Amino acid sequence: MRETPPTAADPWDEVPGRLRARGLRWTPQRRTLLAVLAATRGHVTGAELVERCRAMDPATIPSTVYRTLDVLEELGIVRHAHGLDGREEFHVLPAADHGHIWCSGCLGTWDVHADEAAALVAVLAQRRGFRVDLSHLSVVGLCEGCAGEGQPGREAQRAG
Amino acid sequence: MRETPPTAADPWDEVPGRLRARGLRWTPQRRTLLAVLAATRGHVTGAELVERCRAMDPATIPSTVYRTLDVLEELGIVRHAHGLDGREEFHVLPAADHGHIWCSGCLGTWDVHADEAAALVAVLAQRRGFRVDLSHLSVVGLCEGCAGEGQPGREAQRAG
DNA sequence: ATTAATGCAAACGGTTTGCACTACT
DNA sequence: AGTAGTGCAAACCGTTTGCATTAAT
Repeated sequence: MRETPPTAADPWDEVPGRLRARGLRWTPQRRTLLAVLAATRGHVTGAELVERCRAMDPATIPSTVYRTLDVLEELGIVRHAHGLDGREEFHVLPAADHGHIWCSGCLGTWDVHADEAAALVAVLAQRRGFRVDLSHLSVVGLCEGCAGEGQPGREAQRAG
Repeated sequence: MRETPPTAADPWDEVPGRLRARGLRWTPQRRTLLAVLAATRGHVTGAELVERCRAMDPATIPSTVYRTLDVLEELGIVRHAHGLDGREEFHVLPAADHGHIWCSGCLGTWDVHADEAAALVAVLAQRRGFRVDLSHLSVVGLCEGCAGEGQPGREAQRAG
């Protein structure tokens, strides 16, 4: 997952050009968000991104961040899914296509890799002609550690 | 498997007793919600349940509905997951254990049956000791009809 | 000069909470 | 009588929107 990017050495370097190619603009605020995204591994909530942007630039305004996320999603640079609590979870596209596992006991999360989901994807494609968006896949359950202990109820998901 | 049902013919008939057994109470408001749930197939959002209760009893108060849903979830009578837009999706337990497929193009939803997810469940169990909660599974992608047409972006999920 | 993007503030929508009151047991 | 549950209203939190202003092109 590290070699031979299509055009630029760092995919992030393309972004300003891609924006301008659409008549959109490259602003300091977008620069901040892109810097945050570039430093992000895995998934982040919208609110988290706002917070991290604010750390870089205290003048960050939420609406600007969300509006830019919309644009970036149209450009195919980020995608969003939903976490256990229903909040928006963004993740950066360049990463391999994968979904997420959520433990409703400890709230931990891990990636579901394409090969693990392959059978499900294949079955749904054959039986229903359904094309799974792996990046949006959320599998909830109990991790090995939590599976042993008591039944987690709704409250477990609210803790934290 | 036909004779002597554990306690009641209709599982809903047990509810008042199960509540009282815990020192909880059977109220008209809970009666309304249970009636709505009993008439519900598939999944419903919390807001939808509030609305349907209000149809039966215009005096319905949202907080009462949500509080009762919490109780019912503790009793194992409903479970919740999250839909495409992140809202709470409740569904009634007695139904077979299944997840949901969401088409991000047309916003349609279908069930993912246990056998379709079996391979995924097995892989995650073997490789990670993870116990999948099928009722919480959300698979997003494009249905057969939508897969042919143009790329759906974030906006497709906002439409409607 | 255009017009996309920003800042701000207010709205939104679903959900939650505090508290005094009601009513189930 | 005792206490779970209700109604109400206000708070909450993440996200969205309208609009006048700013700034990238």
